[in-house]
Amino acid sequence: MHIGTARTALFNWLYARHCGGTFLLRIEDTDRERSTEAAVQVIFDGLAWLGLEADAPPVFQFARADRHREAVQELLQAGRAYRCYMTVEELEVERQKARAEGRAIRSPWRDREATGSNLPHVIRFRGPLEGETIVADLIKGPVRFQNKELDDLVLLRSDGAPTYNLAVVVDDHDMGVTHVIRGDDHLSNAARQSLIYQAMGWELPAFAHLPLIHGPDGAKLSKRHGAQAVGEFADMGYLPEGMRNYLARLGWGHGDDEIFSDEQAIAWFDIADAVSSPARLDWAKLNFVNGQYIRLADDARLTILTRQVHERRGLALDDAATAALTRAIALVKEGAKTLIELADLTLFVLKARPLDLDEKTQKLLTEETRGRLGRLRNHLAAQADWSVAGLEPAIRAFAESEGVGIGKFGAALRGVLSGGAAAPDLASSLTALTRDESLARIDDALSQAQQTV
RNA sequence: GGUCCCUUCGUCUAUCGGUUAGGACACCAGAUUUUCAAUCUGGGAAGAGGGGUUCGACUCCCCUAGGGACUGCCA
Repeated sequence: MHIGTARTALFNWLYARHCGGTFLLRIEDTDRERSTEAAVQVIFDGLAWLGLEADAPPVFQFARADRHREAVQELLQAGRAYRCYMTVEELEVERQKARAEGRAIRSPWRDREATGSNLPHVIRFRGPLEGETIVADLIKGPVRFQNKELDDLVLLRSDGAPTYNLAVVVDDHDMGVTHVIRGDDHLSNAARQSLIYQAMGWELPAFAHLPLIHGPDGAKLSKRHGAQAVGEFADMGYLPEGMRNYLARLGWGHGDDEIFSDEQAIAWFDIADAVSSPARLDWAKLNFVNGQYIRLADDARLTILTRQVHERRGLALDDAATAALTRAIALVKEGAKTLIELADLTLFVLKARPLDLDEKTQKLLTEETRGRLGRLRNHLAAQADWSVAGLEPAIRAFAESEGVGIGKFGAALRGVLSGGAAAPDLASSLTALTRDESLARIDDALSQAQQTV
């Protein structure tokens, strides 16, 4: 599920909620080869992850093929459709000619009486050759198309299967769709589809065509830009609510508001305010927005999500480790942009004792520093207030009593506590680890360093 | 090639004929800090170009340039 598709779904969802309407999901699976069960599942998963559940069970387009064929019969009888016996080879020749002459392709069968032949044929829509069709787009305003530029689209394939362009019109009508909010790439289809609505004598829905999302370089978003599928963003540690907020701001704005709740977005959103130019995906801003939501998220939920990241990396956590993880999350989540960063920043509490000392820390553990760490250890053992607020002044006072800056031995202590992994400030690291664990890690390191010497 | 869409700081956007063109991310500087991040303060940064319309255009119209979509018996 492309992130652009997700944004389109979000705008549909917001607008439906805003209007008190219904957000419908239809799986357009008329192309049987592409619509595998797995592909459809990806859509369901993507929407579920984003929290954009439809208000009614999904409609599968292919299952409605009989109804689509019924509509085609109506068009045939009304003279608004015809059988076209062009072979693919003939079509290709016509396509080349039409392109060279700068016109739409035309079938010679358009003006012939149906032969009743059993030869393979498709059924095409008989569109008007004169006049114009105006798509009253809610975002772009009126867009005019000359009818002669619009080719007669295929309604039924030679195997009798309905095409997308026919099926959407019939389904949208039958489902009572009032607003069609979709990607820019469908704008010209809107004109052709409008003609089918008219031929069927049906009322047109309102159309809104959203520009596509581009990569940071302005080109169409693709794999090489880092990610393009919703699942990839989930794997990269983004929160669904962060994604919703960021995506909402991509192609839509409400004054100076940047971080807002779903309720606010729903109250403010109007599809007419959607921006008509394409937007580029900006990783830095996505990270910032997601970071805001990590900060807002509650620790219990972050623990579950972060544990999943650790487990995906092959690190199983028991109850004690999970408790340590929660403590660490509370202390580091302010600085984390993604769940991946949160996992990295909390890894140090999950390390098994005794920790391997990294080279940098080993070098820092000079005889002088070892002595100092030993004395600090005793201070810590006697420290009454084992909180960040209590430990900070305690460490400071210790450094002062030793006549050194914290930096002098702080780096060594950090290394000893974290085993060289990323870790927050000293006081936070200490509280995340608990007193026993902290003291044990210092003891381990001191004896290890002794042996190395 | 044809048809259509788009064009405000590097990026996302506000403005809907009269503003010192606002905000956010990013960036730079300073403060803070045991490192990084975070946080706080300050700063630089924009109406693609050219014509009109108007007392007055970022806002309306035209042209040019650039970007994009469509041009399928795909959706």
